Amino acid sequence: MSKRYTITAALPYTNGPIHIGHLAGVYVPADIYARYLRLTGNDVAFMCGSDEHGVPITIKAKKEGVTPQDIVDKYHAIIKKSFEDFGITFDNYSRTSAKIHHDTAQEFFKTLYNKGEFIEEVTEQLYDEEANQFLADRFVTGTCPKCGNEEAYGDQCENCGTSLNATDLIIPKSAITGNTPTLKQTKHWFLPLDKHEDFLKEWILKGHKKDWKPNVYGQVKSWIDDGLRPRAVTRDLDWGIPVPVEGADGKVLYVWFDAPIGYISATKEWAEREGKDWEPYWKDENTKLVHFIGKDNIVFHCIIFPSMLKAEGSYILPDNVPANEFLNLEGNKLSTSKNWAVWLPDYLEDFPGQQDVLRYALTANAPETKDNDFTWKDFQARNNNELVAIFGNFINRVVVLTRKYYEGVVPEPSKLRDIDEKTLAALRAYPEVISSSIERYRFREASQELMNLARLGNKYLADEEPWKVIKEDEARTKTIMYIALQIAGALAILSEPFLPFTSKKLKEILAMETPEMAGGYISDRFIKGVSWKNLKDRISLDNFIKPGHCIEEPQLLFTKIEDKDIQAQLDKLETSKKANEAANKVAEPQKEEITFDDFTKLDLRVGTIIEAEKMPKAKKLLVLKVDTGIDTRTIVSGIAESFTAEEVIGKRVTVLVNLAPRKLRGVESEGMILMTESPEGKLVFVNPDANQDVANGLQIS
RNA sequence: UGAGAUAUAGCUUAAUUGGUAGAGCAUCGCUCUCAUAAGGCGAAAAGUUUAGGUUCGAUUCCUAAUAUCUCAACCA
Repeated sequence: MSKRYTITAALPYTNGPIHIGHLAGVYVPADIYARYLRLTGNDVAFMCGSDEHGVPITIKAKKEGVTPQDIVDKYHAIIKKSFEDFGITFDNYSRTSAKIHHDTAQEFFKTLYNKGEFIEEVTEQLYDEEANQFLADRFVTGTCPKCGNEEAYGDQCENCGTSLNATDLIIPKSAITGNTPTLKQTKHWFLPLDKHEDFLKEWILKGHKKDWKPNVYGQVKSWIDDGLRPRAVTRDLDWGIPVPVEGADGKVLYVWFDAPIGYISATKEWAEREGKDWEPYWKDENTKLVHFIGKDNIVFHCIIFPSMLKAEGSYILPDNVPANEFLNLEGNKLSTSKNWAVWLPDYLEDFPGQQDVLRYALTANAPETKDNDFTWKDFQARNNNELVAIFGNFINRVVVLTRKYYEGVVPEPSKLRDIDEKTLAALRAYPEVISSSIERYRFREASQELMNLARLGNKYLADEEPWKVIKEDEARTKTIMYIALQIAGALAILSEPFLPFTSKKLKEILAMETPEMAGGYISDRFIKGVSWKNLKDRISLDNFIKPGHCIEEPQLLFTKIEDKDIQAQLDKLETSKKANEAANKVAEPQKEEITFDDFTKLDLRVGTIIEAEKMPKAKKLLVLKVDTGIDTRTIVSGIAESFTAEEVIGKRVTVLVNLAPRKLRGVESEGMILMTESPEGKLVFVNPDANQDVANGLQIS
């Protein structure tokens, strides 16, 4: 039965290109889903676009000395091209700087405003006079009122872990100019999420207990149980969508408010272009709305955006939000700043025409229920052992034999044996099996079922041995080859959502029509009108790869990836990471001049760590006992992310001994150990030259 | 710090409402020769992170602990 679907994929933020993590977590699964639904005859609107507002873009622009518009233009183009290159079939890829989006978002805001869905509040915020702007919490540092740490951020003190407001900080400083900010009144609008709490409980906690993924459901439940509070929907900023009401000069919509509305504006833009009506895709109860996102976006898509849609009143709500977890790369988190990533444009340069290999490797190893690791070795294995050896090889065997025995003409089968019936029965079940996995958002399982179909083909050939039978029973050989060809044909159809480029190639080999031919004149030599839905019946009726149909020359669908290609990728990761670190390493300017007297105030001693243990429930802290020569004292040090307690024992260190004692997590720390940092961000002890015999307690001057 | 998710063969993972833990890769045998030195068959390999509890019976439910990740805190 045909149904209307609106599918959205998280809007990529335009402050960089996209990498395999984005692809694996969001865009490939979303594309598989969208393609599958189209193939099964549904009405699909698959929407995405660039998310181009928000503070980080203005920061990046400032850093590079260009305008925010320059930044978003650059990355919008790169990202859009990557999606096209990888066969992500958005019906529209828009951008939030588009006029239609500004209009849509403003209109949305105004509707809520007029309905009285917002709360207005005037608060005092820190303001940087020189930069002429209000400061986001992140851009204020100062002294923590709890523990006295002088480097606390406006949102949290990294030292004691307390959550803060920027205005709580003692001696606040602007991270932009270094000036002391002033307090200034500002008015903002808030969406009272608490007002929608009952509805959210009913809709999600009761209504979607069974069909939403546990991580999504759990996250939402925890938020709701915690009690929802009003969220600001506007900001003081000059980059974004102006707040469309009186007295809101210099204010824009908060980026998370405008971004999800981007799905709606993208749909409008598309509908206009295609001459359709956009409204059914967002307002008809029979439309199924599905958001594909990463796990970091759960709250916005499950609580905030639905609350907005509900408050507006005329919109439908998502049927499911199948958020994925994250993908790691070779054991480490993907990181743009450390350049620890596989960027899509780079991949295509090194593996031209091999989009499907990456799509497949990412699907087969997708982080559906937990974070997963992408390794090049696994990538190679997926290609060589599965795509080449099982899928590609099966197709090649069938096509080569058909050309060899019958000059490419599909032979006429005779009476079927038991094994033929069984094989055909198994074959006919596959569309259903794969559908079931896809509809439950289990894409890695679905991709493995596809591979199992190719295995079925290989086994059938191995069992029936047409290359032997041809010597004694030509009729039987024809039957065998006919059945093998049905399997090859089914692979061409069923692989399309996962391996669209391969599917097209395979259809060309088998002389089947491809989606690209749609609309034009199609010669009778092509097989036509096969769909995911009618495949089963056409096989049953001998109306699929029919006897007498002529197939093309064989060509290889996949090629082996050699060890050296994989090594090259590993080396590349390592070098680009290093290069990036070097480039990012900017020496801090020299601090204010001090007198010799200032220096002599510091009492630095050589010491040895004699005991160490991990501070319970703290990520960074080790509790150390240090022999300073004058005494043995306890020092709490934030080095646990770089060292284990064991490896630190016996280390020679430099200790600042006359630092005023301070309690960290209830343990009195009497002094400080001098550290510096390696390029990888790992801490390094500043200690006496290991070759010299230096006694503990010696002063350093 | 508070909350959520995850933990199953060497690796990646599956297991309807509790009922003999099922695959793939890698490994090791056997085997075919149409095919990209590919295919097929078979074997070995886990008793489910740890400690308790409920139950006739627990991977599954409960409690606690540990580890990893995420959110709260503008990177899929």
